[in-house]
Amino acid sequence: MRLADLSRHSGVSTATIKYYLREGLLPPGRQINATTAEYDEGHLRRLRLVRALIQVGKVPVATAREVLGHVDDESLGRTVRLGAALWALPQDAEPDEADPAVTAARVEVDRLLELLGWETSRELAPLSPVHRSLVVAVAALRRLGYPWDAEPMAPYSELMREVARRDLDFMETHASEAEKVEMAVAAAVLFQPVLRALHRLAQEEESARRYGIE
Amino acid sequence: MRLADLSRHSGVSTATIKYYLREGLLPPGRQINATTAEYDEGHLRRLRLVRALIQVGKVPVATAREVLGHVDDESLGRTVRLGAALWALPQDAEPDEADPAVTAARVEVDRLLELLGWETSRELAPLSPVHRSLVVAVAALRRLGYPWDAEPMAPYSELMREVARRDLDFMETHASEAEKVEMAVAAAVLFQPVLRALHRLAQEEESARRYGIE
DNA sequence: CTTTCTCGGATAGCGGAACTATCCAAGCAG
DNA sequence: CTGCTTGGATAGTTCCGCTATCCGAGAAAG
Repeated sequence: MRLADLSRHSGVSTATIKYYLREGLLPPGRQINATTAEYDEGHLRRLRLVRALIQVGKVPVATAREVLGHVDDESLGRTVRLGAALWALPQDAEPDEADPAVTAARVEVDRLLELLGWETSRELAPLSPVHRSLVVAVAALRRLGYPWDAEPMAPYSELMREVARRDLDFMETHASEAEKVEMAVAAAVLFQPVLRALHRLAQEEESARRYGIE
Repeated sequence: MRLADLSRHSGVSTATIKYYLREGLLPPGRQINATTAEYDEGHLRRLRLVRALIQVGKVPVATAREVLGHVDDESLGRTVRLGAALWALPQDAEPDEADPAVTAARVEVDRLLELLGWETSRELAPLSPVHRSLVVAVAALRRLGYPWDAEPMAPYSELMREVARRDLDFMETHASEAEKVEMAVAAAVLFQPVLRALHRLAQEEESARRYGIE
């Protein structure tokens, strides 16, 4: 499969594929001679993942490179590899520690984790990018004057935990060992829009039931 | 309160505030004379909402303008206004109808809605931007080779419905009538990162429990 | 009253991100 | 041999969210 074929099968322009090659999102093809390189199914699959990350997941190219680097790092065990890949994902705004809303938010988030008994998250809390994202979001809500206390959030968290259990069950039953890390990344990134859409649809549905369509 | 004061209270530079005024995200202040304009608490509140939408919610400026336009449209009743505002939010990629994965995804999504008995969503389905986002996301997953059938998604959807119920309960108990529309927008946009972060934290927690930290 | 400072509006420019268009020399196909 | 295609390099384009600069009108200080 040559570059043009890769382009035809994926629907991505050759110029863009070249860009991804340059950026290291796609491993180079097997060089046959000075003007021809051979690509395989693996390249096609990776290309589709890249597109999904960037277009559906809105992941910046630099972040995608980092994530894929972890996915490919065969020197690591599965759990660590998965953790590293997910760890690299978020890339949200950094919390401004000088802002009192941020400090307050951090306290409240920690209280929530204690309430839930999520020991792992509490231990890793200060380091985890996900934890930081949560703090930033909570701080934004509070700055806007919306209350956000640990107690009312506990049931939300339990619901998301239920969702996470299903994610992992799904992963275990469907993915081959080799694909699990890739699948986890796809789940984290591509399931997000699905969940968000379901959430909004549920809001519309529930709102229509309660108040009518008018 | 003059522009400089608005800047000081919000932490947003005067240049950026001017930009928002130009873009119609912020209503102009009351003009005192040719060189001075007076702003009030409402402006400060709106400015914080704008910042939250753009920085935390990553909403494009043009979309934010549209959403806020609906929020401010006093000619509409609350339900309609809320619907219009939320309707304007997403702005995801358009589905490519020529793609067979998109067609298949649409069928599967409709089947899910039927399974759940979400009649409202089914009726509005072809029009709703949220529905389209869901189709796009599902199509991306399937193109990557991940199975996505209506049946296993039903429990996820029920969970999100439970989340939506809590959203609306929360909105009813906490917000004054005037703030409800604004709060709904904030909830849709700012709760998203919170939910996402909780989801990821739950994944980390659950994964650590099942497989250990290694 | 004059001088200096500050205000707000207009305009042009900047920097990053994701592509995209052009050029080029090497090869392969007829 | 000739003309078309290939993959790599490089520079350019577009969009977006600001940001820096200029300007004339007024407020503030002496």
